[in-house]
Amino acid sequence: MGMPKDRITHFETSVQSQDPREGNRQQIFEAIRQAGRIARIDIAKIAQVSPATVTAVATELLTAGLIEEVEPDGDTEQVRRGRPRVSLKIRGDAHLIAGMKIADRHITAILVDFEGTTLADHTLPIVSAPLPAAEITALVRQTLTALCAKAGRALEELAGVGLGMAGLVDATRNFVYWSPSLDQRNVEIGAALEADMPFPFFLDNDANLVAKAEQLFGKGRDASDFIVITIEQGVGMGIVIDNRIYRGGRGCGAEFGHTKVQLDGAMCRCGQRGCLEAYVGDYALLREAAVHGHKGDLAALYARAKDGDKLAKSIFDRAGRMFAMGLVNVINFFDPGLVILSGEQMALDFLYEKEVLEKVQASVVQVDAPLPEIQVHKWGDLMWAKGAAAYAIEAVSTQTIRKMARNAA
Amino acid sequence: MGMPKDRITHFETSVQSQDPREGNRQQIFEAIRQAGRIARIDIAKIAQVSPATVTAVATELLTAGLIEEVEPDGDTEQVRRGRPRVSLKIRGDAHLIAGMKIADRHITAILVDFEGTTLADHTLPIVSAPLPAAEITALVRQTLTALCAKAGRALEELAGVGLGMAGLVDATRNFVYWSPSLDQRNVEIGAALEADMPFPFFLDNDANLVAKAEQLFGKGRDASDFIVITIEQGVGMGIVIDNRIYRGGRGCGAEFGHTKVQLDGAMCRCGQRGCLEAYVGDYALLREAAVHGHKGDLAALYARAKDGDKLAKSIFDRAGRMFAMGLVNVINFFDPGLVILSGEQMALDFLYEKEVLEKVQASVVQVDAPLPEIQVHKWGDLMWAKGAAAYAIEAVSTQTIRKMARNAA
DNA sequence: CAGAGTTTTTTTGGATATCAAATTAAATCG
DNA sequence: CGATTTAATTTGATATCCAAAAAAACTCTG
Repeated sequence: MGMPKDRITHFETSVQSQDPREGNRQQIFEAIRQAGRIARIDIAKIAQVSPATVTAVATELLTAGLIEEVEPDGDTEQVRRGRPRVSLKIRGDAHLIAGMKIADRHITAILVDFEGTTLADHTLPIVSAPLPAAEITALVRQTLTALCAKAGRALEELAGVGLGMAGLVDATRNFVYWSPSLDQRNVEIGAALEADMPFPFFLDNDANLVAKAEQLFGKGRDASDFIVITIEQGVGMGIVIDNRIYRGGRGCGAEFGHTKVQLDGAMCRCGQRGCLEAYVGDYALLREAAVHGHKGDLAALYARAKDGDKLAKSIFDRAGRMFAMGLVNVINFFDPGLVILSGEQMALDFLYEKEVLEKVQASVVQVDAPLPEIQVHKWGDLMWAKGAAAYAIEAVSTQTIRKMARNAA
Repeated sequence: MGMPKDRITHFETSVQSQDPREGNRQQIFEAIRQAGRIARIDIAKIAQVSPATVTAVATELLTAGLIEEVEPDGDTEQVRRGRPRVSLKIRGDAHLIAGMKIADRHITAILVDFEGTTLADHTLPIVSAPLPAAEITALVRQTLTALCAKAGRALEELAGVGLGMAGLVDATRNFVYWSPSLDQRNVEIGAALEADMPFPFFLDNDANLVAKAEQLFGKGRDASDFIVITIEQGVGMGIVIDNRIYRGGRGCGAEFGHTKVQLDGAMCRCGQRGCLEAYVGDYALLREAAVHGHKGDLAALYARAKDGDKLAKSIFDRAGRMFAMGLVNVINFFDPGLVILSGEQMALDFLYEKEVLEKVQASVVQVDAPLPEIQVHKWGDLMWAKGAAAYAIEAVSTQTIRKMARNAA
């Protein structure tokens, strides 16, 4: 019953290109995006192609309006003599992009230009979740309309929208196996959205989008392989291998929260036992505290622990140790050079405590090679949406350049 | 202290090619190897290139002596009319290859031609392990000499040798961080071997070589992504993603045996607690049995369990459940389409029991997509060496074709 | 300030790769 | 034996890519 052998695993490689120059176009465009501003001659060095080819491709990209020429960046070491360099950069006006995340209680959206510069943001509260797909579609449209209005742009101007959701999302098919936001399983949500609005949607699991944001703007900028762990309601993970997001065989990537950390362990929301989430998720912590009569939310519980309450402390303590164990397994499996712990909930920073991370480093398989770096990156609500926007920018770039090739022919 | 950004991760992509045709050469050669015998026109279809290009490349490969023309395979659906197809196949005589595995008590080696046909095999007992690198080198030479003698070939005829070892091996650098066969850590064993013998060595972790064997000859032939779990003294794992062996950031791949399955759990040989190996390794099982006065080896203990001895049974039972838990984590992390449980020790087949595997399937994150297939593949001693040979064939092919390109220019 | 020097970018010319179409080759069928 | 069919090769055209040359656009120096 296996899937077809040549099945498509990554969006990036989803179409067998006919144009022999497309690879160079993508590579040169990507070099410009990554550098911000860069002269042709430096592109030639980075992309390992001749200056002549860079000139040719750059001319195409300029004609297509995807990039523009600018004065070289002031702070780059300008050569004193000779013909001055002319820098290239992505043309912000080329496309209008939105990124959004559907969370439990609200939808956050951000409007960016093609360079990634923020033009507006908007948040729409959700009164009740989960919802049917049709209502999600309506809410998305509503959010995007308001978002565009804020920046004085029309909805129709959008060239693409990145959309992050919690749950099991197959990004290659814009398909949702399951999400806490949806009241049914196995939804062709991408098709529903694209039927309603005249631009492409790029769906992904929210943790993958954080990984994408870290890769483009954050701590993963200089790494080709890293892992992002996100902590929110649940625990999520995004894996970047060889500069690409790893999605596994079924397209929905790894589920860190449902890693097993205890044989026949605590009951998890997913119906199985011993999942990490059943030890570190907020509901899991409160469940334990409730046994001893604690009422109130996680913040209150955490405050009690900080005040020295032994019971509260032991709850967080165990969660921290379980988290460390899960993290050790991730590292042992993937052996990444870098692990980024990324979250917005300050309430859960007990998981990031120094001793937890030291425990992790000590428990990884030891060799005489540098241990994986573990970095903690806290950020705000909008970063999720920003990751979605980044994903959409990448997807639209790829598609545009691909189309460009076809039009040229 | 990170490694350089553009560091080489995979042998296959280790050199930035200058020759624009090299990609086609490799692809067409690989298509021939995979098919066994195949006509040019079918290569064109598979490799997505025009028949003209296939003709050109095939002529090159024929001239270089890497392939040869043969009558089409009888059992392939021969077209009745028209010009008959001429099949191409790898020329077995092109190169002489050896594969070998260094185990605890013996070295197994196999001599194959370039097609993978076995020409001879040889086993050399090791009197004591671990050994210094110099002695290992001497034993390898001794084994290879005897092996070649058996087939009436000279040692110097060898074009490459694949070598599998247990432990932490960096295949990209032919470097051993640690191995039970070596009496010291961090050994440049590849350099030592190549200084002693006039052909290249291709080192790898033994589990990766089993994965390679499964990919080329075994149950992984039709899968682009799968995982192999090997059970011998320890527990090993080989991961194939996108047709390539995944080795992680430090080049030595994942260590399934040291996955943590229990917080603050049983003491492992590696000095840490809660490793899977500390629950399913033979020494772990015997350790438990010893508490109750069991003397004798694992086979005896297993026999007792089969006879209904409750104590013995409970030992294997727990080991099976721990193994299942580790396997669930592997699957949750990598989401492979196929998992191959591969081993030679019948004594450990309790791990493969139906109920263990059913437990695994039930504990994986559930989506409405086919569950990963789990296959059990038992094989003999020589398969390890065969995997090593397969790895060497691949490496020598790549290198030869690359050299061909340079000579042409 | 003119020309020499330097560096970047573009243009030019040539070598190749690849493909579509045409041709040749080698068989079967009637 | 000619017609048909299919495979493989050759031919001719196109396009990529690069090295080298040329042009462009500066600075420096006497």
